[in-house]
Amino acid sequence: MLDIKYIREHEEEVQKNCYDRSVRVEIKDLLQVDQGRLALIQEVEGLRQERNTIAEQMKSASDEQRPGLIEKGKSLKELLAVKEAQLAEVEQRWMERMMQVPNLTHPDAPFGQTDEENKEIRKYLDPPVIDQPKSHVEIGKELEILDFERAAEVVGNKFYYLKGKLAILEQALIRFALDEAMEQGYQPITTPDLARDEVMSGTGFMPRGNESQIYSIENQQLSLIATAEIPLAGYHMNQTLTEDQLPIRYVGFSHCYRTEAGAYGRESYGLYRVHQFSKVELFVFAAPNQSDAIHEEMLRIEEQLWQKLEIPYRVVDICTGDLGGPAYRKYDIEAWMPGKVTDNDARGSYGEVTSASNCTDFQSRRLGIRMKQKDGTNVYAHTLNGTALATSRAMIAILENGQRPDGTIVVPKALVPYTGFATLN
RNA sequence: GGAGAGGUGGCCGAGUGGUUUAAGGCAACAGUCUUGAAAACUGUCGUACCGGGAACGGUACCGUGAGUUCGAAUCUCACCCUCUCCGCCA
Repeated sequence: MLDIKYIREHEEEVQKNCYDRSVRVEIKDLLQVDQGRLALIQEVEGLRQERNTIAEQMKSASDEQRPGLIEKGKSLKELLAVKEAQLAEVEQRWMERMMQVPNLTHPDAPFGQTDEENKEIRKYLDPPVIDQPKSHVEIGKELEILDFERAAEVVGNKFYYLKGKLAILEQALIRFALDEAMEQGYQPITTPDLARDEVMSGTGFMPRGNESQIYSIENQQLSLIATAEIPLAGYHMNQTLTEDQLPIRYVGFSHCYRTEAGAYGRESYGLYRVHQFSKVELFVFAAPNQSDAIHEEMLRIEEQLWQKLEIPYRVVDICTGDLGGPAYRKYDIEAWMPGKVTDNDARGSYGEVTSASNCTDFQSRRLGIRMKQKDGTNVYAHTLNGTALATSRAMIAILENGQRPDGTIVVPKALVPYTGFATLN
């Protein structure tokens, strides 16, 4: 959520930012609601002041004065109830609009409408030449290490069983990513896989409603998390951190659950888009002047991971129109996936495997994550999140890039100490 | 899941309807004293929002939400959480 004062004082800039980010919100309309809200606040507070004055007078009132004061108090109460109801209604409309306004945008973020206009920053390694590459689904079936059919029987579409060496490979990936992040000063933390709906929405996810990507629990205000970002952001909610505590770096592990409603076709093939996966996530609470540097640090850690996995990738600077609501700036890493089908039905293309976002104070304002500065004043802390490693997509890249003509798969050297084997066969 | 107890400021803790602008203490910060430190003394010491150029004034917040009342930290209800005991259980 943005600061309403900032919106009031920079109406044009905020409106333009919404256009740039392909978000249709009328700031003029928001500010109109805001004005009505301010007027009502003043009215309600004035009535409350009167009420308090009368209550104060009652303390020392004589028996003759009391009935008159009580009458006055009663009528005030009725009027106040009406005004408070109006205010509550306006507050709700106000909040709905506030929630639609996206974060401001980093001045260096590339301008564009769709993901086509994301800017490639750099590439690592050339894609390997593989004769008749198989997809991870085909590989998984042949080696009997990945089973979608039985999962469909047990839970449904877009779930999977990992078997044998692939089950071990997943555990190896998790520990590998944790170790790499810990090496960079990140504190390991395993989070709950569920969170309260208010934490979901505070972090910028919609837990309920038609277009929700979140599984919610019936009869409880709880949902399955879509990413560890949610419980990690919540870890310091409603707290005031001190400036010298920051930055606080976490590397979290959790399962992630997504309904993926309406997502079908090529971009959903196999493990690429599933209802449940495991993810090691970087999350940092930072002072405002630290967040840009931390953002770069996160990207560097992510790149190192993929370099050690020896997977070709490219780094993409996400354009304005493709940034989500909370992100001020976002870098994705797209790994080469030899079996991934392209637009013209050929095989081999890049697929998103990580995403690092600087959310500045957009999440912390809703979640009440403050920082006490040296001078004693409070500001909102900045939050950043980045994928260290999502196991499902990492396994796609490893299976497809590691395939050899004889049908076996080479495990990246960096993982062998964790797996205990060098090939999948 | 059942029974009981409880949730008050950074921390401890008083407070069962209006003398509470949330007592008192601890911690923290500033000052006095001191060669320095400690002690002692004095002072400061929550957050958010509204109005105002500012000084300042106002409103809300005692787990959360609703209610009773002229008036609620205090009474009622629901929920959340913590502790003790019981049950179940990896």
